[in-house]
Amino acid sequence: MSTKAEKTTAFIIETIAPIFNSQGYVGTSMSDLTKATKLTKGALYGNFENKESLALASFDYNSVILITALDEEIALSNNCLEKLYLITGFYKKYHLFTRNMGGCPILNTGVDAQNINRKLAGVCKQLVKDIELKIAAILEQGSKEGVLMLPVSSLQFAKQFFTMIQGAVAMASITQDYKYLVNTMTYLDILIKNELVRK
Amino acid sequence: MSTKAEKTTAFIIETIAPIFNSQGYVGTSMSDLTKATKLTKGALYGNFENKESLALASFDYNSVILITALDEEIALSNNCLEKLYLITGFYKKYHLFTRNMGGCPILNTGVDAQNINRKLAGVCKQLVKDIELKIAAILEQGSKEGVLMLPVSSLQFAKQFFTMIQGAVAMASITQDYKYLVNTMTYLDILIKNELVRK
DNA sequence: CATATTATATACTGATCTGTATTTTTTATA
DNA sequence: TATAAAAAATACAGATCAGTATATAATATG
Repeated sequence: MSTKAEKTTAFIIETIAPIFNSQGYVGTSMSDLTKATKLTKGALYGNFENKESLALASFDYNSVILITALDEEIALSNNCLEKLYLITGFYKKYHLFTRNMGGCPILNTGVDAQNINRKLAGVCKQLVKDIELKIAAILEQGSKEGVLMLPVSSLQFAKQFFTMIQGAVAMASITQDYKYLVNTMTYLDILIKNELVRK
Repeated sequence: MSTKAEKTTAFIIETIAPIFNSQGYVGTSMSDLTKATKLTKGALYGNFENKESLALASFDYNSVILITALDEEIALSNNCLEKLYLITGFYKKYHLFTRNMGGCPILNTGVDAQNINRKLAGVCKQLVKDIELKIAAILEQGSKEGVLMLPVSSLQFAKQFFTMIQGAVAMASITQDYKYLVNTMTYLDILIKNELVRK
């Protein structure tokens, strides 16, 4: 049962999510949102309590897109090792993936909201944890199957793995040079092969 | 010849630099700056053209602090290998170092200014290049001296090196968990030892 | 110490900010 | 189709925004 209100709410979020993501919380004004949606403030405030709830819904919307894409990528193989390569493959094209979203939501919101909005910073932090656990689960399975040999705990390695990924994302974003993504992911591929694969 | 105006200008910048760095360009208002400096808008606009020039001067101020600290750290040894360890050692304590600055200026400004202020984004991008070249110079010297064995060009390795550093900085900032710094720098120390040192 | 210059404070724009109360329009229901 | 309910548009409030013109205060110079 998709009522008109639900459709409008969905339309608003998918329209404004890239704006919040690229311009930041304070950098986005209600007038930016009314322009983009071609709706009036009455419509926006009829569907959302305030600016903060619009921003939270926007981040959640981008989160779901990111997590879903990662899950779909990981699901392409049953092999733990291949799953890791699928993740690095995903991030090699991350620039194109985040193009329509207005950049990486973790990097943008994580930095933007840090000293500005507690809730926003909190949900971003949680998203990081979720992805780390997702990677850790793959590593853990690979370890149990005897395919992978972890030098540290699965979660610790996952954190290290994701740190390098987000480093590449940050550098690519800051310098606008997307070679950082390919180079770092290639490095990670070699790292997996040389340091992780049980021979 | 340090005139009163020069002193006031310096006082303004060192007072407001952490505010711009932590709150971002749009997130910082002129009233935030008058409150912090206990000066009036007349004083601020008498010493600076506008808000943008205040932000640019603030970033430059933080840049100099960062570059100077890095240079001092690197200068503690003449040995290329030790210089690299000094850099990782510096970033192990980066959290404390950037405490008074309001966080990492590269991460904060690089992300914050990206779609907001071209000049600010530009000078931040330049700072990244400067640091990469600084690291590359050390690697290059180590390579020429026969101490280090680089798998790729010195600049390319420096970029990879700094990407991991900034990844740790980003993750530590986003999650507020500063163990990312220590863990990643420890990883880099091992990486240097195992992959870079000519045996 | 008087004067000229510089620096800061005050008071004010006009624009824009988030948010709201009310009216109008649209939609659903009978 | 008439009516009730829901959604969106309008118009406005009060606060805050960056920036400026002018007045006052502090400093430097003779």
